[in-house]
Amino acid sequence: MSPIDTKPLVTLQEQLAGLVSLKNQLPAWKKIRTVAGCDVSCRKHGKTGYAAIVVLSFPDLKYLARQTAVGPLEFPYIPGLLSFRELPLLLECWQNLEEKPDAVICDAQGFAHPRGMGLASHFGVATGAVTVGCAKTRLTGEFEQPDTERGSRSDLVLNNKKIGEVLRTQDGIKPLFISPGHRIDFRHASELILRVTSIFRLPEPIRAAHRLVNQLRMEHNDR
DNA sequence: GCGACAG
DNA sequence: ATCTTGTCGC
Repeated sequence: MSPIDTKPLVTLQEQLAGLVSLKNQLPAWKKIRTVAGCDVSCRKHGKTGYAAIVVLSFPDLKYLARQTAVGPLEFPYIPGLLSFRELPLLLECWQNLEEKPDAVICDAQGFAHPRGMGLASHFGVATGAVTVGCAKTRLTGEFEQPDTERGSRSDLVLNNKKIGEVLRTQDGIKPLFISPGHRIDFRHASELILRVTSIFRLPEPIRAAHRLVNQLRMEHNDR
């Protein structure tokens, strides 16, 4: 087992972080037509990854298009280096999408990362898309529990700097960790998540992508 | 050295 | 993330 030299990857992340834009470039709400969700799944000890990007209409959230990719996950899961594991398959999905969505929501952190380079940000810089990081649990940063009502939020802070928001998407349920991926600001990132979340904890685009990758994995026959 | 640690 | 059974609460 040759251990992985993470040093150059960390350096690369630090350089890529300089390319991230936190200025909002999301179209006006009335002009947004599509929002996509992406996800990757794999078997417990398998190297095969199943990725998908699902595009939904906005604001009605109806299925419009999808693209999938299946292939080996060459890189292991290392906290802080998730994009090196999942990005390749997601980029394959992205390039095969005929019509690029107005925004992409990733099932991971964006700016809320030790070096401001979570998967959502890396995906954004690599594609030029407007992206948002939407994680179910915290990677880094400190926060106070937001109020119990849907829409309540609190700041996620790292080294006295805001890196994201802890957002309650339904009354009384565990909040999500939202952060800009690329070309969007904190306020619009959380607002977009709320607008594409119906009656469940997770945004519909993420749910759609999650269902698809799991279906893909179950239909696949190897391990 | 110890604890934390997206998916 | 995945695996995995029952179980607690509304």
